[in-house]
Amino acid sequence: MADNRLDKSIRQDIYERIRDDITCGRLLPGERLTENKLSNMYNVSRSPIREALRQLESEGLISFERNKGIEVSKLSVKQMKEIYDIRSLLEGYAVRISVEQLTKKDISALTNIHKKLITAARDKNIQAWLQNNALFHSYFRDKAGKENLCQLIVMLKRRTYHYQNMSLSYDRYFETYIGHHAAILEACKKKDADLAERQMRQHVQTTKCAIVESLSMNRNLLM
Amino acid sequence: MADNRLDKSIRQDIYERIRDDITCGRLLPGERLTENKLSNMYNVSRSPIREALRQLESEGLISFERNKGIEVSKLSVKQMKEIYDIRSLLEGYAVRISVEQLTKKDISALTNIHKKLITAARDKNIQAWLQNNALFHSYFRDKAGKENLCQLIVMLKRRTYHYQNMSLSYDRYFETYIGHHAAILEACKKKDADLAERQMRQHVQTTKCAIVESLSMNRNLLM
DNA sequence: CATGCTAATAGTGTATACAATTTCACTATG
DNA sequence: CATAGTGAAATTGTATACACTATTAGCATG
Repeated sequence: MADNRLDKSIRQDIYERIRDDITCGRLLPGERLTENKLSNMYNVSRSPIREALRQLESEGLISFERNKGIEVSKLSVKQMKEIYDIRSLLEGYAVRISVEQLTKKDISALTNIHKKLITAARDKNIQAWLQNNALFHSYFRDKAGKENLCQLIVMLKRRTYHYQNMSLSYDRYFETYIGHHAAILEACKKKDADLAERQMRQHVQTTKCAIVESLSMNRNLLM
Repeated sequence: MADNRLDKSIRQDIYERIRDDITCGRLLPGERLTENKLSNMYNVSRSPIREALRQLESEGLISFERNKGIEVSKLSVKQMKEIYDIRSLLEGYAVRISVEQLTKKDISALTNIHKKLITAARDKNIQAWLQNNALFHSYFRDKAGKENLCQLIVMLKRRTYHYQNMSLSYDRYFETYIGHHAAILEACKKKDADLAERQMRQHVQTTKCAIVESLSMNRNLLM
């Protein structure tokens, strides 16, 4: 018998598609969404669309205004900073917890990802960077074994994901980030949870600054 | 012209009612909800009900299982601890930020709330305690002026609110909590953000332990 | 009695119809 | 020409009908 989870509900499918369209930048901040348009676009009725939209609203990816409509959420610089500050706290905490869980195998897997990031930075291969950077960060999250913490971090990341991608083209901090990652890895090897937490916090803070800086060139995307 | 926000949508109304029914314990963890029952209960069709339920699901207050149904979320002890740990971080951070914003007026308002808490504890007036305790904590949140931080904390609080209330009847830590609050206030007066953050973290951690302890007497509510 | 089949029931998932509201273009009026 | 008003179109909000799935009770069969 086929796995039931494979034929997911239309609602769930639509939810994921719109969510990914937003995080990947196929739907841009401020863009107006109408239920009919989405309904035609995905060839389903408005019922599952509306339910998916409610979910996306709760997660902050879209904004409703009663009887008016829906738009992809825009973030102000203030909100952006706020979200990164919270991520800094939470990701730092996740690393702190994960440190004791990390085996030598984990460290070597992380080191491997780290090397791929160095290559990606050298080649200015943004796709490879994004992919491995996501892997690097999620490794700690997952190892922490805290489901709710994970969900929160992922949710917050989604809200800034597009902005982060946008800014990366202008970003000259690859080397800095690699330095941070190296420092985090080093702290993990030494099983120094305090240090690892501090380094991760610092890392996310730096990311925040870089993004705010580079987005000032693209003000139209910001609120 | 009447304020438009007054005649909110049915969906929003239902959302708030179910949410409050859960946080206030009129709907208990593990309780099964059917759309028809809710539909009859509130005399509206299933459409707004389902949308409200999606919202509640995103916030973790209820759990869906495809083609099966809905139930009010249960928390395991592990999850409970996890949520309190996150709250400890976030509320500590909120206090840290708010410290510089607090005027003398704010301090005196907080002191006033603090006094009411002392009275409530002396009289074993749980209602008064809950109310003023909520005021005390929200004061810092609000003063921090971070919208997203606020929302997160409130969301996390809702998920544990009922358990916290349950446990309070068995709780003998009023005096301890009052001591914590006093310490937090003291740190705020001294404008010592670091200290205030540490105290608040400690306070939430203590709450966590008290709740886990007292709920072990009511295992049936836990997962 | 145990087991497996079947039909009925209840509940969720989706589509559609209708109601209410907003928006916007067009017209009438000063 | 500016502006208020009016009505049609577009869009969201809600109700209802239908489809699909899961559960359960009852019956037949071994």
